[in-house]
Amino acid sequence: MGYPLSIYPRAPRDHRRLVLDLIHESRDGTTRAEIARSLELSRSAVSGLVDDLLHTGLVRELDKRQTRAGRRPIGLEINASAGQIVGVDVGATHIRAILADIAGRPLAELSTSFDVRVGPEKTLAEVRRLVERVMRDGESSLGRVRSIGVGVPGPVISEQGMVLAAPIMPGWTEYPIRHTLEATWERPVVVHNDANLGALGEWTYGAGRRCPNLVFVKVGTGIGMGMILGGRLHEGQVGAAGEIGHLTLVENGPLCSCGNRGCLEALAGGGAIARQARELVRQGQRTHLSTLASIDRLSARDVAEAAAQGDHLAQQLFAQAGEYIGIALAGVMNMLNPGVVVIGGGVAQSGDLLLEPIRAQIRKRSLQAGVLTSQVTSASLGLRSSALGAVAAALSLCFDHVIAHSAAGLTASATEGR
Amino acid sequence: MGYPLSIYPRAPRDHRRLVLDLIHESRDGTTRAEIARSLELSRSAVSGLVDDLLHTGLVRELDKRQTRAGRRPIGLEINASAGQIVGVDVGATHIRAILADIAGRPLAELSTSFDVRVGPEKTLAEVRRLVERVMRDGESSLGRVRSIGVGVPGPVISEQGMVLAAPIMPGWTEYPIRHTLEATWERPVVVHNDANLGALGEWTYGAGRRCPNLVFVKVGTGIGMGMILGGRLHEGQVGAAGEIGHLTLVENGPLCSCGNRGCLEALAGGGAIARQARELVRQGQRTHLSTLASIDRLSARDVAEAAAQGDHLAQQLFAQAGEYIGIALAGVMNMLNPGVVVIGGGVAQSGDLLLEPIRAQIRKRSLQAGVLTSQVTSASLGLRSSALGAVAAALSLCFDHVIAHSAAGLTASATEGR
DNA sequence: CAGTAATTGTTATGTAACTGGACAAATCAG
DNA sequence: CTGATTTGTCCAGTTACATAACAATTACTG
Repeated sequence: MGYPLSIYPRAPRDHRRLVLDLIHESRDGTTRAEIARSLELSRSAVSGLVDDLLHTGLVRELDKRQTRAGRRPIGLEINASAGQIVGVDVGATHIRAILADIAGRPLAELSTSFDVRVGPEKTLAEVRRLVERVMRDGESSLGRVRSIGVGVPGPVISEQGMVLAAPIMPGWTEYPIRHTLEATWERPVVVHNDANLGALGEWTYGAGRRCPNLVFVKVGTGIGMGMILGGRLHEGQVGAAGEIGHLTLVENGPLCSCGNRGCLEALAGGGAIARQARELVRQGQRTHLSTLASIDRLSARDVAEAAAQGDHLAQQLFAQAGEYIGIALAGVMNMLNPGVVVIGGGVAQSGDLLLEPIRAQIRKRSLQAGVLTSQVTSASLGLRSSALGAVAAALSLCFDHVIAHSAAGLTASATEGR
Repeated sequence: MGYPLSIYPRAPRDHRRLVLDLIHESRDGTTRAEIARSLELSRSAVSGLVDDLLHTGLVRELDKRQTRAGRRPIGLEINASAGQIVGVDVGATHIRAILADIAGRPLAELSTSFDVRVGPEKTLAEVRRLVERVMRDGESSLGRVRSIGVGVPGPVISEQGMVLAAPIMPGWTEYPIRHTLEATWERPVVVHNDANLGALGEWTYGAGRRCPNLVFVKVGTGIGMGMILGGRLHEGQVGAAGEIGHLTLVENGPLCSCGNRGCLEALAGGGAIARQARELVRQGQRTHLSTLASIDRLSARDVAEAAAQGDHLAQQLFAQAGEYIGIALAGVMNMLNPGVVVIGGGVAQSGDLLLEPIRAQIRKRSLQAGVLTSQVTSASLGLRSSALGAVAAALSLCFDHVIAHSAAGLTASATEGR
């Protein structure tokens, strides 16, 4: 339990873990002296900590490194060959898996269409298949993978690794996701909400990196939100935070999958855009979309492509969706005053088409003070925000394990074998 | 900067401060063994820490304490005579000051009507006068007061102790509030947003005590919100979080002081209720309010009194305000999934009249998962939430100082004198 | 009522994790 | 080549803990 006014002048911490984080953060390596400065520790202390990390095999020394003056420092970096990580993003209509080395660099990536409503058993079987395949593609194997992160499109109690009660995930309630996967893979597994992982992914590798107050909005089939507040992921009391998709924006608006009417998701989600497009085509509106083979299977992606090719009606659909999202986000800005708002997910791939109306509504409806210090950008990781967030979460879990076990005298012998 | 996935199995901490907090938390005293259990430290370690605290004079031993079996433990409590604290709540239309002993128990209280729009100099002069008076009322003096907390009705960068840019506080922008007050009182001062302090007050002493995800809504002349998320006060990137009063709820609704139309504050704030009542009276609606002397000065308090006496029109005004607040809070529930929502401020003193419509709208518009695990209550500290939050903040500051200086070998000699 | 188990607080003793100072190694600027 | 600068290491001392043993005190049990 934290204390609401954290004025601890210099909080004491688990230094080994922090040193590992710093080495991981610095893409092109760091040095003992640099670490000592940023953690405000003595160089001698850092030397000892780094020695321990070198013994785990997770960290290695670089040959050389240029500098200004003085003795040539010894570079430090994560030993990429010390193991691998898998991140999985289970969306409502797709699954994506990324294999990365333990330094966080992607090695292979796969995605497939899928419907999460078939229930947990079939979905997790598909997840296992995809993870097998992505490991093969990356010329790896389970033996070299140290931990696995999984994102699912519903409220997750990450501590327990299960879904509480998701509207779009019937049958998942209290299914022990993490437990099941840990049993099959015999590796530490971390399960999170997909939007939360998107926030973590963009915070770690993407737009607004390391910004202590970051909001990530995943605009896909549905609309979800993940938040990093005060430098920490905010999951809410029971993991149900970020359910922005079911804000009521229009009284007696279109019916939503949650049973209510006029929800943001029913107005601006990918499903809503596709539905609106189908209706307009059926009404005989002039649009390129009419030329598509099967109007019944028209998807948000089709609308996006038409919009990119200049179709006016398709563009209007996106603009309207952006307006609704902007109205909701104006509220978010006023309430949370984030430093960065990142728009991701499938629908957001259309870029400014969606972003500009969002920005306009925020400017119009939010208080100046908050807006001036915030920026609204699209996800710099594209569709991979959540999957890379899963990598980041799994990486963090792996680091935790290494630190915990290195204290017991064990070195990283588990995954040495090639 | 925190790390978003805090899976540190047991975070290392400043133990002396935590022991002090635990002693402060336990109203009827605690013991060394209890502290050892809750901090997961050895009894011998706690003994040492407690010894240091006893030397500061801030903690004292109690004579006796009954127990189940075993040796009779020695009680520990905050030494209430070691000093005093003042908390000040500057609202838009009032100032309230509370003198408390260092254990957090109120000793004296005062409030006065005031208009914050007269600017910082005059307001701070009034604050100084009120603090003088409340100290006299409590038979105290500045010499015995260790620190002072002040809440102001605008976005505050608490680290700098100044207001960024408040709509209702012209002339306050970047005025060095904390600096000025520290210079006059020669005591540590902490400045926060008033709604944030309300959240802190209810978290510390009131409803939903110690709930790690608490939302406090201050419904007074305006409407503000304070949040404790993940056990810590969320202030946002530049202290502008919680500005819930200017969410747009009704397109082209009534004009708000912020320049937009249809803001929550313009629909459900105390000012809005009074305005609506005046309009209805002028229209000749049947209501007890018409009997009041001056209709031009009719206030929300008058409407509340009429409602309490059964006036139907007045009750309807409150019900409608509650509905609007409930709509906004339904969004808050979905987004933040708090454990407790506390409704405070002047207008909220009407209790269920306002609360029931709020609860109804939340039930109607929020997702089940979040609502079932949350409770919506009125502020158990009444109008004193913010002022007592200021006491809590000042207390925390005082504790920090004592801990920091006790390390340097100084004992608490500064305020020993009676 | 004696005996036993339970509980608290204190006392040594040992260990991990740091600081601070001294120092050698390595580099650059003149 | 010399001096200033920077890095990493080594060593002595300090702090903050744990662990274990112990004395003091209490409730319960037969």
